[in-house]
Amino acid sequence: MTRRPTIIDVAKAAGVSKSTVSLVLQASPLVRAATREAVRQAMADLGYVYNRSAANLRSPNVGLIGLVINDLGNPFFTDFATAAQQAFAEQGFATVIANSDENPAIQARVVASMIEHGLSGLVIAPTDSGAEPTFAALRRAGIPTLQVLHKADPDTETFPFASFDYATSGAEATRHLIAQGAHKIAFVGGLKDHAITNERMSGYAAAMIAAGLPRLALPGRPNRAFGREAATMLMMGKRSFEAAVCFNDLVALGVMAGYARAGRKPGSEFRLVGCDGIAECSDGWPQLSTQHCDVGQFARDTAAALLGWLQHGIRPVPERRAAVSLIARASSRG
Amino acid sequence: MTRRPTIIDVAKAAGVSKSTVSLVLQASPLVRAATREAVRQAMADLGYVYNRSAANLRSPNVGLIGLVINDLGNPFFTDFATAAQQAFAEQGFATVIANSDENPAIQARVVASMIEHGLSGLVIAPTDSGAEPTFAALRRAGIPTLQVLHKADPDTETFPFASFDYATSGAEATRHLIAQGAHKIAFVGGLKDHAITNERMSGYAAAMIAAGLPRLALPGRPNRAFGREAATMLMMGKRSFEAAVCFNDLVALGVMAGYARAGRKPGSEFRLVGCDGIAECSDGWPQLSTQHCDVGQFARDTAAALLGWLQHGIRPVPERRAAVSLIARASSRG
DNA sequence: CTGAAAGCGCTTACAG
DNA sequence: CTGAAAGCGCTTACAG
Repeated sequence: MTRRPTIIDVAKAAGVSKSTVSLVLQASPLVRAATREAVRQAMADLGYVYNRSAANLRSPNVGLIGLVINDLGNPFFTDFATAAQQAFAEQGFATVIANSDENPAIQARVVASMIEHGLSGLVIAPTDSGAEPTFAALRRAGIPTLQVLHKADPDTETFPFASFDYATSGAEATRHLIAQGAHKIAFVGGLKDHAITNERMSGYAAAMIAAGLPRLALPGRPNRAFGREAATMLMMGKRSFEAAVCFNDLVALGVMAGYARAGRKPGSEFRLVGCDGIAECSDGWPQLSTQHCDVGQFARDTAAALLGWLQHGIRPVPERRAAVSLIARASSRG
Repeated sequence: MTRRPTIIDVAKAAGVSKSTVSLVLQASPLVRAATREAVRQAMADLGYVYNRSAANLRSPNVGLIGLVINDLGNPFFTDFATAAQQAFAEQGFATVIANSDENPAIQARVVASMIEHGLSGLVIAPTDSGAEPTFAALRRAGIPTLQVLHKADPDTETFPFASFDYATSGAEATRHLIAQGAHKIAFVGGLKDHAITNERMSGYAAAMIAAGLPRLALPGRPNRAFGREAATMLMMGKRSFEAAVCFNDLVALGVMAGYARAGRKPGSEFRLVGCDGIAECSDGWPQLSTQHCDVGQFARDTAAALLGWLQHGIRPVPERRAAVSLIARASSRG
């Protein structure tokens, strides 16, 4: 395999100096149109490929954004990643996505690798625990970083935080179920003692206390499989439940499947509300009520905040909470 | 923000030359243990961050793998990405993931960006059409690239191809439905004239012809929403269908939801087989029969093939087909 | 508008 | 085992 052509080769072919080629590469207005055309032609002829490593060495303005997600198996996060990537692309920034899979060691490794490659900025949905080394590295490297959904580092001046107002929506969902006549209402799913679980559960707890109703939490992994298991427990015994507020839509869909399996259709006899607002809420049957988060808008706002920081030095507000809206569908109205 | 320390700073602090620091960075056995320790300590004290751009400039051995996926919304692809990333990480390679979302322009842009950053190798699940510029750029850059699932470039000597044997499994699924007594069997989902659609449909067609049964295809987007729509059509009219082979599991799950909505439970009266083998096949109810692809193993095999190429110069076989196994569950057995 | 020169932070032979 | 020197492919002032 032959050596890749450099700007010197291009300069020679186009009969200009390499500075001029560099200027063309940066779309500088200083270069005459005819010259630019000649350089472009030479690049095409030679099959020139820009070497960003070399460029970064001189001016570390990479135009590269990192996106670290903790659960790529959840449609909520893939929707977030897709929308954010698109928003960055519109401003000429490339996005690299990595999945930590809730594993702090993987998270530390991918972030370290991203730092070495020289990121312009980073958006991270951190693992619930063990994120300290990752944020220490980010702090050392001075990479503008936004934390979303889970506040792993309390220093939101350095690492601005954005999430949804899950507390309010959880209370609203719970009151909705109570209004439908349910009294025995469980909170299902979410890993025990995880910050996001506590946050999403807090609204449920407040609403139940306000109504003088007993609370019960069934913590578990935030996926369908756990939801199915949980359904068995919800149906068990004499004190069978009438409704559930679920940690997320995946859990709710799993609970729904568990009930279906037992020949019971969620709706009038068992009412269910999820959280996130993934597409499958309305793609399944019965359709799932949910605490709907506009993830597309959230991703665009997050991207805009990071870009404003990078491009204009406008530091994002330390803490932002997007509104969540309750969408009541067949699963909670019978 | 102060200047990031370089190996020269580290060398000064540790009282050695910068060559020695470089050797330590590369874990070279040439450096005495005590010296290495001193250098490590100096790096920790200074908060040194390795600058990979500078390193790449001298030796373009980046240890970075690109992964370009055409539909991050499909669990099949997120499973693939997660498993591949893990396999690469075990060999010390970092993975960056990008989502082309079936958009050739986005695909070209993310691949161009990856090439500029200097990839060691690339795995791409190409868009169905418009991938020519992307492969032309890859060819020019000389990046070892594996195509998976869709053969966008016929030159498999340059771009080895790996996929599943969908033709065989489609025929098997169809014969299974016929054996259950179904005669009016449709093929549902998959974008019309797309290569993957034709491939997955070919087994269905062959089996139906062999059995002397009439064929009917209902092409459409490979997601749940289309499956739901399709269900309406399948139930319509007098010639209502008895079974369907679906393009993938998402479509099948959508069809299932569509039937459920009409108060009809798939199983004995309507039999359904999906394709891919995503987790939701067994997380829902009734459980979905599927043409199961071992995506984890496929991802590991693909990673191993690329790593063998990069590390030992062993060029992968031009074309590889992984076996697909039929898993018959409640959705097709009643 | 264009060119000559210095330098970004590393790695790589080459001496010692 | 360790050090001095050259050079990777760009960008950035600085002249002209």
